[in-house]
Parts: sequence; structure tokens; C-alpha cells
Amino acid sequence: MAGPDRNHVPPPMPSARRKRLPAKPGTPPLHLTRFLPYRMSVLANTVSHTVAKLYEKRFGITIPEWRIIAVLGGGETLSAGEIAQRTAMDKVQVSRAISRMLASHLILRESGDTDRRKALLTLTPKALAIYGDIVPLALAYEAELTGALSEAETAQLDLLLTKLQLQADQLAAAPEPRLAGQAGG
Amino acid sequence: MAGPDRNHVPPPMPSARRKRLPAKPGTPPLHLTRFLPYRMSVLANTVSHTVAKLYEKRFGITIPEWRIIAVLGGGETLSAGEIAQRTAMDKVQVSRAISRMLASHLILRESGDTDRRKALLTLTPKALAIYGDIVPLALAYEAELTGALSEAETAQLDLLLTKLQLQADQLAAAPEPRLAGQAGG
DNA sequence: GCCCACTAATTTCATTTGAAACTGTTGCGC
DNA sequence: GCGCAACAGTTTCAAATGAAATTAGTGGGC
Repeated sequence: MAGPDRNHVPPPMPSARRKRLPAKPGTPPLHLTRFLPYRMSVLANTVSHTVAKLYEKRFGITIPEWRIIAVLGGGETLSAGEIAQRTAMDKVQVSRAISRMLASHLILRESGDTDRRKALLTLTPKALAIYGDIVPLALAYEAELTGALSEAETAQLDLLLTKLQLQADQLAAAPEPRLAGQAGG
Repeated sequence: MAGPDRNHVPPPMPSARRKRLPAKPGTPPLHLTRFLPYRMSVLANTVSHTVAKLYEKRFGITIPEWRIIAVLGGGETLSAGEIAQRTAMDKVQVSRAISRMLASHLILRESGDTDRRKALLTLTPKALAIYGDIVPLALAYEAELTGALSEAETAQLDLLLTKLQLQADQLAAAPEPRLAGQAGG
């Protein structure tokens, strides 16, 4: 419904404040640099990239591998599925990262006793050493990043991220986020 | 400034509260779910994915294409390089998106008169119509997302994102983010 | 015990990605 | 003008990605 390809001539509404009529009249302008999803994406990218530089060259691990090390670094033993959940990664991605980590002796795989489908995964001492090396670097980066903020702002950031993630999850779960029907609701 | 230094080494308290020594003794724990870069990444991903669903199926365009439409939607004419800058995308990514958009008649390419290396790019009416359709959806999503926040919080978020992006850029630019040198080595 | 739907993890395959190489164009130094 | 470094944009190639199919294992119904 409501075909996207109606390039009809805009109605003669001489609102006179615009230099041009770029699109539909009445279309509110969207500046990418002020659009929240865009800004979040750019910021997260900048940050991720910088953090990745801390360990990629130094320890020869990728972002997925780092995440796995991070969740197993406490010494816990998890299955691949649990890792996928906790790292918010795809199970395929996790599977492949585990393969690499097995090859580079960063992880130990052991079949579960009660359920042999589940592989129990633990870090090797080598990986734990890497964990011990990266964690301070990662936390130091985080501290430098929030160094631009006051303590109150940092606390606020924490709260906002929590609220936004919750809301974003709900909106993502909504099958038709009711934006489709009418944007004015 | 005066960062909340969460990364100082805890004093040698043989606190006996840990079940295991997962890594180096004294390694502060890193919980991925509380680690800012991770949280930002997950949130940005969730949001981007949801926004993409608004237009991917409906208009058959990809994220890079949407970004290009977004920056050209004001009616401006830009070169590929300028688009890359404004969208924070790689020039290769921009080049490929433009190819697709030329094929689907969303963009017009015209050689620059003074400098024929630069291609001047403009949206077609078809693309402008898509822009006009997507913008309200995008803004509605943004409004729903920030609907979880008070107005003050939304304003605060704006400020925090600005500060963090600035700081993240500076840290990214630093050749050795001085984290390498110290950080508990 | 034997089906069969379900789950865990891996593999396949087509697509996307990004770094580096390449093409074409400009403008400086001479 | 000619040579050449710098620049805009594209292409190449190898690696990363994700959806869907596949393999392996489990447990319920009968």
C-alpha cells in the first residue's frame, strides 16, 4: 500500500521560506548529523575501532575473539550458545571465532556430559593472560573516554544507555513498529 | 576533566571473596555488559537494524544508499568524496552505493566542469520522493526511541553524544593513545 | 524401542566488506 | 609544453558476514 514511487508534482503551496523544494512539501528536514541513530552508529564505530586497535595488532585477536575472551575471562565455562547471548553476537560468528581460538590455543572445548550437543568452553591460561593484559587497556580507554564528562554526566550516560537499550529492544521486537501505519501517532 | 578513574589497581587486599583467580591477580573485572564501548555498539546495532527495517524492504535500498539519500535530500549537489565525509562512510562504500543508485535511477551523475575528476551527484525525483517518505518514518522512530526519556534527558543525551564523539575522535587520532605506555603495564 | 520435532553447533553459499592496486585527471615545477 | 606527485573515484581480491541448509544429539509421544 501507498506505493513509494509517486513522484507527482508537489501541490502549489508557496510557503516561501525554503530556497528549494527538495522533497514533499512539509517534509521536516533530516540532518544526518543530528539524527540519533546515525550519531550513535558513528560514535560506536569510532569507539569500537579504537578499542580494537588496542588488541588487534598486539595480541592478534579479532573483535569477536576479544568478546569471547571477555565473557570467559572470569573463569566461567559456557556453551557457544551462551556466549552468543552474552556477547550479542550471531551464533555463526561465535562458532567461527571459537574455531580460530581453538587453532591458536586460546580456548578449550569439552563435550558436555549430560548433553553432548553443548560444548563447554573455557579459556586457556594463554587466553587468560591476554585477558589480564587487555582489561586494563580497555578500562583505561573507557576512563579516557568518559574523562570528557563529569562524574554526574557519566552516571547519566549509564542511565540513558540502559533506558535506550530497553526501549530500542522493545521497538525492535514490535513486528510493525506502528510507525508504518501512521507516523503521527 | 578529573576522570572517574575506575582503572586504578586495587590495593593488595587478600579479600578471599573470589572463587578463582581467573587471570592476573589484581586484574579488575571487566563485565562486558557494563563496558561502555560494548554497550554503545550493541545499542547502535539494535537501533540501526530497526531503522534499516523501515526502508530496506519498503524501498529496496540499503543503509549506505539511505545515508546518501539523506545527505542529498536537501537538494544539494555533492561529490562522492563529500558524501563520504558527511556520511562517515568509506569512499569505496560510497562508490558502490552510487553505482547501485545509478542503476536504479536514484541518482544523477554529472562530470564537474572545472574538475572532471569530481562527479557531481544529485538525487532524482524518484529518490527525493523516497526521501520524503522515509524522513517521517525515521523521525518517528527517533521520537519513539527518545520517548523513553524525559525532555531533559533527551537534551542531555544530545550533549553527551556530542562530547563523547569529540573525545572519541581525539582518542582515535592519538597515534598511541598513551594507554599503551602505562595502564598498569 | 522407534519415530519425529526440537535444539546446538557447524558448514555452505552468496553477498558485503575494506585495503591495496589501479585508472584517469589535475596542477605544480621547470 | 613535459614529467610527476597528488587527488577522485573505481576495481580487484581476499577476508568477513549472515541466512539457510546441514550435521549431530536430545527427549517426548506412543
